[in-house]
Amino acid sequence: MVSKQEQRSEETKKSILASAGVLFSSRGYDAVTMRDIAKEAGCSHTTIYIYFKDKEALLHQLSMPPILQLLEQVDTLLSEDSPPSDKLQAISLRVIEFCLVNRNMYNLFFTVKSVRVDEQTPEMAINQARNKLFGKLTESIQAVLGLNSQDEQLLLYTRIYFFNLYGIIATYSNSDETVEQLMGRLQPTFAESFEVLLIGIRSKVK
Amino acid sequence: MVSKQEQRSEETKKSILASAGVLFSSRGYDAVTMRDIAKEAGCSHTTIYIYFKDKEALLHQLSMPPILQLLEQVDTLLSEDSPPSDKLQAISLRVIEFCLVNRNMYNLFFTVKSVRVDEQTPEMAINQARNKLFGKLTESIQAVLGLNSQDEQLLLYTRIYFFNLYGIIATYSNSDETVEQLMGRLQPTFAESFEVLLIGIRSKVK
Amino acid sequence: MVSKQEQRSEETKKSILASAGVLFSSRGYDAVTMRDIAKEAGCSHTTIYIYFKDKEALLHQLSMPPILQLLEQVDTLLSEDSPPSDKLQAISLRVIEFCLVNRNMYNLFFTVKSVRVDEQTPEMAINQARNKLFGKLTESIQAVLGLNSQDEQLLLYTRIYFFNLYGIIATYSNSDETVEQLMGRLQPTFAESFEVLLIGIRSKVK
Amino acid sequence: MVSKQEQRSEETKKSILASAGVLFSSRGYDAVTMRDIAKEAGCSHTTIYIYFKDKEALLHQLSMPPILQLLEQVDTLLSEDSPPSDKLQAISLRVIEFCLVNRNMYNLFFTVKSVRVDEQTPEMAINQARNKLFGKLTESIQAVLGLNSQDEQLLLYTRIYFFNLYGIIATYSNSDETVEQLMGRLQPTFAESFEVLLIGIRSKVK
DNA sequence: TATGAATGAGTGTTCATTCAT
DNA sequence: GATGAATGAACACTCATTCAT
Repeated sequence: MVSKQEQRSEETKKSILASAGVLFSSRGYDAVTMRDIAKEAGCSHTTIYIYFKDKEALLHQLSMPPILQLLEQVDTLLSEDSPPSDKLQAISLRVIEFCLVNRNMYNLFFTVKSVRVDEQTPEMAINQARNKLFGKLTESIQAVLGLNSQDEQLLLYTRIYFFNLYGIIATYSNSDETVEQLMGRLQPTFAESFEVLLIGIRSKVK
Repeated sequence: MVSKQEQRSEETKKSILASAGVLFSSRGYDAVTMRDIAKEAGCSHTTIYIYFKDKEALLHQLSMPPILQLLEQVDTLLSEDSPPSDKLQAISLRVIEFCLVNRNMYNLFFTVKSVRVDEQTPEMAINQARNKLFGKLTESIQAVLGLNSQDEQLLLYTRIYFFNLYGIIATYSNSDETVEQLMGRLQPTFAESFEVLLIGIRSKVK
Repeated sequence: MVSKQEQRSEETKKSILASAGVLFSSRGYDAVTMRDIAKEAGCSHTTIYIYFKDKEALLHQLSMPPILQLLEQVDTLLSEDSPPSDKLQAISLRVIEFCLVNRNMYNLFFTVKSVRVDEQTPEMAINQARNKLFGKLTESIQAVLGLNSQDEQLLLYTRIYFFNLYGIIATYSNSDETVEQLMGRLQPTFAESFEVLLIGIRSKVK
Repeated sequence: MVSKQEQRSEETKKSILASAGVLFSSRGYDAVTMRDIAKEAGCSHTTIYIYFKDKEALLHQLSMPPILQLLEQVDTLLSEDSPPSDKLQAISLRVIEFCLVNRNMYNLFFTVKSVRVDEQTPEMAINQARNKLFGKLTESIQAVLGLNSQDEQLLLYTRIYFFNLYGIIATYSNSDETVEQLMGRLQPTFAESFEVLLIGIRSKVK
């Protein structure tokens, strides 16, 4: 059983994390101050330092859990018993949804940025997760195209596939609509984009 | 006739603008200080305020000329006597190059960002320019696909075309390579991406 | 009879005091935080406030026991049946050792520092102890020189003797060596300094 | 001719330096804040950063000029045509006066403290100056005692001489009296301390 | 008795901006 | 027109201390 204190503490921490998430997403990491986060979370800015080492720690704690969850979901989708192209489609949509839910935070995942050599642990973790995600997507594309993993064409068309994916995310990451609205309205568009792209690619691969 | 003073004055202003452009592009808007710009421009940081209301004004004045130049170049390309698909390809590559040259400044073009109600003029101007650019690209795509401008399919595939375009830009806008290096290395990749995409789209449009 | 609770309580207090002593001595008063002390003492930092009004109170409580112990030892040395000059030598070396063991804490003994008018008790106590120590040393010097306690020369040469003593302490109070190392290495030097000084003084006194 | 602006600027800088000097001396470097200095100097705390890189720079600018001046004066005294013992006496008194004028700042000269390896320039400069001073004093003592520079006795008695010197400085560096008052009142005492010490030492050296 | 939670005051430092010249 | 001087607001972060439990 958890005491009332522990409960309150947990609430405060969650509130800080949630506030930081909202603010980082809407205004960007640099533009958000610790006091902004505190005000949003309804506590003193010093309280944040009780739960998080510094501003950067906040950012990382904020980004690891969702990305790990995403990886798990991708794994689940990959292990399903369905045509490779269906899997790729599902994974792609899932990645899009994930990035839109985490809005501008996705920059954290997809840009290398500030990888300090001396204290590598947190960035390394994200780097690893990101590389894993890329690997899984590549794997899925490979299965769809029926290419050998050494084939130069695989790299080329994976890149191009990523352009489409990243373009979708970048286009709508600044939207004011909710993710539900966006996905509801545009999922067919996204699906179509992958479909036509794969048609084009297949015409080249063979 | 312009006096010598006016001439010197104009030179200073241009120097400030040029310096700000270089610095904003290479280090990002936030990371550049007014003193940095002044040092680069060879004047005092207070001098900047004679010509520009504040730092943001600098950014806006800075973004109009290149975007206008881009529009002009796109117009030139459009008016050339060559196959529509060649034109679209050329325009697309030109837009990519433009966005990479202006790096993180391109956010200014493609995101709405901080539209203050009281003094809308500069944002409006950029909005107009951007809309024009989108219009021209759409027009070019329309010509390639041979679609009616009212056709729902036009909107759909233009959107998808933009995904690819925007994805390329977003992918490489944080790169440390020079634009020359990037374009030299990846232009074939970019071209291939547009080609396969159009193949796929055409197979649907008929 | 003391209850178990009282016993535990006393232990905690002693632990805090001991930890603070170690830390103040090794890192200096200002550089040590209440949390540092608490961690070292194995309790919460708030617990410290149960036993001590504030950080400064800790410092004062910390300085009394050793200085009282020193006074006692000096008394023992004084009461021994040996030549006065041997006694003075022994006392001097003991004082040096004491000051080096308590390192930068010795400032507390030898400087007046922040005597608040409202709550004078702790400073008063230290003042008294210090004055007693000075008195005993003067007494010992007097015995060595065979001077009358009213003699002006006594004050003069006592002062000079203190210069030497204080100079030794000040010189080595910032050293990184342990007290054992320092005393082992330099005790002959210290002894020689007192010896030549007394030779010089005696040549003047008669 | 200097403009009014330059004059004001110079005044501000001097005022900051003077205020920092007073405060560092009376309360110690760490206990003084940039805002304290600014208030004392009658300017904003940010103004300090116009003239000095950071707090440490202030400290070093504050300490170099006087120590260089001291070195010069010691050189002058050394080059005079008078008995070695008179020179040593004069130099010793000069060093005492210097340290009392610069009160607790002398800690900066005489303690090694915080010599960072990476950015050595400022500390190095002070280190050099201090070593020069020590060298000159040793040289002077050597001349008085007529010892060979390799003689072990020279090191021993130089050390002891320094104890006396440093003891005097440490004793009066916290005094509230002005330097004039102190020197006027105690110069005979200081002179006597050196005299008896040298008598004692000479009796050993030969 | 003891503690985790929380905070206000304060640290050095930076920066866009204003003002007097 | 141009600039050096100056500043207030803000930044991330720390710490001694208080409060509710």
